[in-house]
Amino acid sequence: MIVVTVDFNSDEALYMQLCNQIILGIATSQIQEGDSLPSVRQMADDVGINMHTVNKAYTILKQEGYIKLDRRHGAIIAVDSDKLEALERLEKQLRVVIAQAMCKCITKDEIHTMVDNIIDDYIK
Amino acid sequence: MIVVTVDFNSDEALYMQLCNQIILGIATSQIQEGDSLPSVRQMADDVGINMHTVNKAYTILKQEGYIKLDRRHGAIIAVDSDKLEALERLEKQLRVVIAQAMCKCITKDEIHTMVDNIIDDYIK
DNA sequence: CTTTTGTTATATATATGCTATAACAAGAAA
DNA sequence: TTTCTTGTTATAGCATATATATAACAAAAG
Repeated sequence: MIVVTVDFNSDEALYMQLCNQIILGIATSQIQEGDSLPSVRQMADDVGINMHTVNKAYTILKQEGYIKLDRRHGAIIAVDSDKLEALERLEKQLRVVIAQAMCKCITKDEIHTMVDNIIDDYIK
Repeated sequence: MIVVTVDFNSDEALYMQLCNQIILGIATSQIQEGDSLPSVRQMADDVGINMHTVNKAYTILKQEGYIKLDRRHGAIIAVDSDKLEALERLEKQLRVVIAQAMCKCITKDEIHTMVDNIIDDYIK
């Protein structure tokens, strides 16, 4: 069972925090293909936020291909690997991040090392 | 002279588009240390947006250590390489991006290759 | 039949983004 | 000195985004 917590003082929107934590949960295998997430009402109750905020997060996760929503089985992890779209989104985000890094004199090697460390951390 | 354009239909805030494009300009050496940016009023006029939106972008760039604002010389590119803070910010952003990539079955090698291609593109 | 599910519809309050107009002190240029 | 431009601050208005509250619906499960 995945544990989701939110930071009400963060500048990041609550529904975005939910999305990112669930995606992180999938990447780290805390939750796997076929597992089901708590219902929108249950998750809202657990986290201490409104049902609609959870529903917004689930709807986005569905649109971006991380879960499937089914009236019978609730929200189920189902990652459709639309790799082309995922690669495009990845490049767009990396371009911003890498530009910032280069301005701050962070080297190519340092970036590669950080990528490796994060992946190892997730896989472990 | 750097040319900045904004997409009014983008879901990204105008001041964020400004920030990112200027950071991109620094990373690609379109503008260099010591160069000056157009005044907030001039930039606003060039791009076709309000002065305060530009001012917000400049203020953020100043806070994050990309430019210095001086009443005498306007906005001047001056990257203070607070590498520790930059590395922390980089890791935070990479963690989100890499989690998404791993969910979509994008491999470590694919990420490394993409990083290299982007850096080569910026340096060239 | 009752409960739970996702889903949709309103309504409200607050925050954010963007614009408009105005004013100020400090420095540059005449 | 006078004029102009600079960054900066203040205020106001408008649109959108975020989050909440309450309510209702059909579909499926118990």
